[in-house]
Amino acid sequence: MFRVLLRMEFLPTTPNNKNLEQKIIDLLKRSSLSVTDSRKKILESFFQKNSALAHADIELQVGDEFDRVTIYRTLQTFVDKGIIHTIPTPDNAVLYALCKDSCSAGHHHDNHVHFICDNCNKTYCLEHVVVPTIAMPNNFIASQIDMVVSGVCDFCNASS
Amino acid sequence: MFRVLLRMEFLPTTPNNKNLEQKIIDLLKRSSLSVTDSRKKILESFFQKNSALAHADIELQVGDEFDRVTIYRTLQTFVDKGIIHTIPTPDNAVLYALCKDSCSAGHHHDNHVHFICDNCNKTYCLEHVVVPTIAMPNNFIASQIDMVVSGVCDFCNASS
DNA sequence: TAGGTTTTGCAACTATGTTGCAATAGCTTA
DNA sequence: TAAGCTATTGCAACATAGTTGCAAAACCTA
Ligand SMILES: [Zn+2]
Ligand SMILES: [Zn+2]
Ligand SMILES: [Zn+2]
Ligand SMILES: [Zn+2]
Repeated sequence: MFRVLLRMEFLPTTPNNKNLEQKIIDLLKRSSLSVTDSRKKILESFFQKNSALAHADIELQVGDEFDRVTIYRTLQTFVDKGIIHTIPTPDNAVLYALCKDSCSAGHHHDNHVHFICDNCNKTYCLEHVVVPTIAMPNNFIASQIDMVVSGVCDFCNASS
Repeated sequence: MFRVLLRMEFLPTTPNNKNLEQKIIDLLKRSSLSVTDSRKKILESFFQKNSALAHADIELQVGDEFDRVTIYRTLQTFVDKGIIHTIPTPDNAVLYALCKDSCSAGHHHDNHVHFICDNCNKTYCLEHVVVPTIAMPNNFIASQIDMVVSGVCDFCNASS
């Protein structure tokens, strides 16, 4: 029992972390950013959590190690470089999530729907659900559409 | 010249204001709210501007007369009573706009698309553009959908 | 108009986000 | 690999947004 637990928690994470760190370093270099501890740690949070994060979430995770201001600036830098995108939410908290490869500095293409679970409060990028185009009234010209869906996510539905 | 200006600004607004004030009083009573100066003035702003307002906009208009806190509480009360609804925006400012008659205390039905003009920065309720339903991934259940479109509004398009 | 009830203003507080600047860390090249 | 340049970070101070408790004032009912 104890060995099983060890195997599940430790053995796989050691090589994964190596891979992940290299992946993160590559991503930073590809984005012409210098590789610093705070950037690595913050990116690591995104890759590990695999859901959208608020500034406050990140501060909880790495706030002892890095200053609030550094986190703000790092997130802004990542947005500028096309590494993460922002998600507007109905209750007006800014969330951030990793972009797919198609985004680059100054040019985001995150035209997917976002989903917020009312139960577990996690926010997901529904990468495969594209925001539909809609007919605008006369002389209104749409350049960007944000669609945020709230409800109950698959995990919460399964466990109830 | 001077008389024309007077006619345009004063004559029509006097009867309109009377009508408007009565309309506002009726709305407050219908919502089981006592009729106070701040509530009247704040509602008046919404009816006159005819576009979404932020707390800051309202504070600019009536901030000399009423306290910041009163404005916050009044807006919250109006939302609770189904008089105004909130609009989530990509840049994370809370906006408020008048509801149609179908909303009531605790039950909003504002399933229309919102439009934010990048040029004049006004936000509109596109009452006639209903938010489309979309197919959710397996086991995700949608209960609410927010759709916010940015671009250039009809007025800004006409004047360029 | 008097009474109880609701609303308001004030003060203090928390949370969130920004800016300037000096110290530090990262990168480049010799 | 070490020096020097540049980019990043931490700190302090500030700015804005929003919340809470409580006493005073306004509102509604009878
Ligand atoms: Zn992106
Ligand atoms: Zn996303
Ligand atoms: Zn409503
Ligand atoms: Zn609306």
